[in-house]
This record gives sequence, C-alpha cells and structure tokens, in this order.
Amino acid sequence: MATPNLDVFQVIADPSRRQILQLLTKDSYNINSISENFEMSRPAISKHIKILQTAGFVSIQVIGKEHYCMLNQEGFSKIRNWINHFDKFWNNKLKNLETVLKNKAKS
Amino acid sequence: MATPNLDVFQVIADPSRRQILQLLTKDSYNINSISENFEMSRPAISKHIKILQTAGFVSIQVIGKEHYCMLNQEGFSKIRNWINHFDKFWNNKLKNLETVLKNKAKS
DNA sequence: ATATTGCGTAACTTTGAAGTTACAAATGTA
DNA sequence: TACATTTGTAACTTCAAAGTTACGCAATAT
Repeated sequence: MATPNLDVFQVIADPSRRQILQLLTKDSYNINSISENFEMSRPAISKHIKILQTAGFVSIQVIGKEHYCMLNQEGFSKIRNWINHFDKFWNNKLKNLETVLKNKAKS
Repeated sequence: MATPNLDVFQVIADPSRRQILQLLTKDSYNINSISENFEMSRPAISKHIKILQTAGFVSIQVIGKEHYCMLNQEGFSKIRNWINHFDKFWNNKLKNLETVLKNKAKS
C-alpha cells in the first residue's frame, strides 16, 4: 500500500514521470531498462520511481536483484476524483440552464 | 481562447491554484475578492489567475475596472483525456484477463 | 480635477525540485 | 572467492517557480 504523503498532482506535474507512466502501459520494466528509454541517469529514474510508488501510481515487484515496475490504479483514481468533482459542477450548470429554459417556456 | 503554452499538469500542481479553482465552483469573483479568501498578496493571486487563464482553466470577463473570473472547461478536459487514456489501459487489462479465463474454462 | 479603487507587472529574494557524480549494499555468476 | 550486475542514497549544483514590495495605469467616484 502506498503511503500518500505526496501530492499526486505535484507527482504527475513532472513530464519525465508522465513519460515513465506512459512507458509502463506497454509492459513492466526494471529500473535499468526504464532508464535506457530516457536521456537521464539511472539514479534520476530511481528517484522518480520512488516518488511514483509512494504516490500510488506504480507498484514494484522485486525478483532477485531486479525491481520490476508496473502501473497502480490507486494514484490515478485520486486525479479522476478531482476531475469528477468539476464535471459535476458543469453538469449542475447545464441542469440549471435547462430549468431556466423550461420555466421560460411555461410562461 | 486560451493559448496553452503552459503544461496543464504543472498548472494544477500548485495547491493555491487548485484552491482558487475550488472557490470558483461557488461563484464568479474578481481578483480582489479572490485574494480576500487567501493569506497571500493580491499580485500573487493575479499571477495565479493569469496562469490559470493561459492554461484554459479560467476565463475572465472585464466589467469596468473589475476582472471577473469563472471556470473554463478547456483546461479540465485535457486532464480528463489523460486519465481516460489510462482507464483504457485498465479496461484492456481486465478484458485480457476475462479472455484468458474463458479459454481456460473451454479446455 | 482630484482622489480612490482594481489590476498588472517589473525587480528581487527565497526555496525546493530535479538533475548530476560517487559510493555502498545486495544479489547472481564464473 | 572474486567479480559483475542492479539498485538505493548521500552530497552537491543548478534553475525555475512562488512569493514579496514598489510602481504605474485605467476606470470610477467625489
């Protein structure tokens, strides 16, 4: 379970981290093979993964000396909740508009 | 129309900006009345609004000397698209699992 | 005409995030 | 045992974002 002390929005704000998440939609990768896909040092990737894991976007399976990374729904759902909240706002606005129009039609 | 040179994820990464968006679900406010809701200087709020507007989260209506801010769907939809993309990933994963299970049942 | 109000922006300071290199620990292999 | 591989982390540098104050401009009010 991820200990979400990190701000999920802050976590996905970094373009490199979003690219890592994008990569992980294709397959599971260990730290080294992830860093082969980026022009960045391995320690940098390692830190990003740590952050993504702590925030609940990635989970890690250790096999021998290799740490395989895969996507974790937990972090994404927090972002989705936030978006849903504002979607409700727009829906309510639309509903109110409809009500106004209906009342106008009656009179 | 917003000129989205800004990274929408970077824009919503700031907690103050998210609080501003939250406030704007209640009503429209001008810059001064927004800053009354925060322990921050008015210029700071002004900058945040500028950023939110440029990224398409907020639109502004100038009435006299007052600048009224209201929510704009444009920015939010980009975030939703990103989330939807990963939702597809999970759905595909689920579908594949179902297929595997069905094939196992047949044999 | 003058003062006030609402806002934007320039100039500056501070702080933290993101990257680097160097080193250490743990696992697997010859 | 000795060596290579995979990873984590400490120490450091760099840079940009977020805040401040000070100032100027435009619209409104007196």
